[in-house]
Amino acid sequence: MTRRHEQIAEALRTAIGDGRHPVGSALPSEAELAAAHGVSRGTVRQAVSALEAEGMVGSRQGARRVVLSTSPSQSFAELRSFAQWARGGGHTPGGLVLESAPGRADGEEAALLQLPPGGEVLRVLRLRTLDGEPALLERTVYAGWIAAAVAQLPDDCESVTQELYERTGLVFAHGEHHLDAVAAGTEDSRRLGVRRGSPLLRVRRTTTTPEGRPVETSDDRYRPGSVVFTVRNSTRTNPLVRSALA
Amino acid sequence: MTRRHEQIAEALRTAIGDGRHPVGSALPSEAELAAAHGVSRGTVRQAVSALEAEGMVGSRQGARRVVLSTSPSQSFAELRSFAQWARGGGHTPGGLVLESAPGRADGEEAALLQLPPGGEVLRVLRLRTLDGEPALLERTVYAGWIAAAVAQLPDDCESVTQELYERTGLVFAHGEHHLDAVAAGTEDSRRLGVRRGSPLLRVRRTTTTPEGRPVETSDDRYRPGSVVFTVRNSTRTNPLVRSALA
DNA sequence: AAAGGCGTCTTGTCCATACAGGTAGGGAGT
DNA sequence: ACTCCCTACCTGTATGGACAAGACGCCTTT
Repeated sequence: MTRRHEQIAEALRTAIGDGRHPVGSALPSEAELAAAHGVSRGTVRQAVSALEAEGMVGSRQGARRVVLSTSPSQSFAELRSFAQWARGGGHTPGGLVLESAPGRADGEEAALLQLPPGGEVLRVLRLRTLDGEPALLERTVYAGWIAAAVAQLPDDCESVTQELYERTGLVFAHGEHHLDAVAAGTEDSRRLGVRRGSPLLRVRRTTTTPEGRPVETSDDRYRPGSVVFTVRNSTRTNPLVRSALA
Repeated sequence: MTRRHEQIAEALRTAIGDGRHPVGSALPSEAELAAAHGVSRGTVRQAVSALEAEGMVGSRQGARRVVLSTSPSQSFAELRSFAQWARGGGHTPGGLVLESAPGRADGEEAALLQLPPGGEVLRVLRLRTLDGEPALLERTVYAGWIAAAVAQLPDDCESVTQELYERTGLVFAHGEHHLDAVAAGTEDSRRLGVRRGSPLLRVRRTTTTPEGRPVETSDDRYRPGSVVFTVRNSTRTNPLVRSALA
């Protein structure tokens, strides 16, 4: 973290976090911050725009920036990796591969993974636990070009993300997540230890490399009461999209 | 939209949308775009950073930017307003106030709305329909200072957001959304026309003014199969947060 | 043919400056 | 006491320049 604008952003985050800038109060002006940190106004703007994207501060032209929230957003790394996220929150993650089988992509999978129809894929069913309790069931489809590396992972691998990075240098950089609710099916109920028909939060996601190449697509089903997803947005940054179905 | 950087961003969005820059292809370099539009590189960077925040392009230092998706993110306005969103997607929105009653904030509500404990609030139960079908049930709590304006709205008001803006100049600028799944309760099932225990997508949200003053907090329950929420993220912008419950 | 090194291109970071547009508070006038 | 206006301040937009860091293709070497 040698970049000045990140240092300043971090300084502001902690200042907000420990109450020096309470929720609802105004932040120092850009000119003051620039003078205080000995940088130009442009660098300060980079820093505060990061906080704005995280939903911690709001801004209006002409008025000073306002503190909206004391808690920073999660890092992307924590969202990508179940294990990293769990440990960050003081929980103990666990993982177990229940099934793993190569196959051929159907139309939808081929489109999501940008593969030719019938291209090779690896299907994995994985149960994730949180502090020993089943928390979610992952049905992941990996693109053929990464399948070999995934297949070599141990069955009880805690962090797939971490292992793949260490073994192949693969980095997950972008993701698209679709959230809705479904009733637990037979397999869901057995694996997660809930009654059939229980509401589950379903997250269908596709992850790509920094170059935009799709790596995996997954159907994750969360046990109710175990996890909540949060999105912050504002007029400037709006990542949350609501879509109607046919 | 007189700002140059927005014009350039819009030009790029349409260029990507109509296939001039297919998914996976590289965008012109900043220098080329700057020359083509007759602006400085800083202005081009503002434009592409908007697309990056929307998840349409990815970028890596040293390499040209890559097109990730052809569809732009929804505007914040569309997310705030059910009616605006529905019409944008070619659907017909409807709304009906089922109950409306003043009351006093309990502890949680007071905290969310930044009101003193026991402060005045207005509770509204509203059913929203999409093309005539019940789509979601909204249980909204408005802060006392805006309650009078809300109470005057007609029961079948289509767009609360729109009406409040026209009558009082109130603008919603920030929001925090928590998503999880719950089983339909007795009232939910009756109002939405689903069986008791059906899975519903629950979105608990709090909206604030540009100054960060909370306006309303709401518990919205979506009928399964009617709506999907989507979040795009990347290493740089990560609005989606996953939280474990106690 | 495969491996490594080098140079060029592109994005990331940072600076200094200028002006436009909006906010908010204080003072003058009613 | 109240309203209106005006001014100082702050953020948004845009320019232009400079250097650092990473990626990629080409060319040489092995």
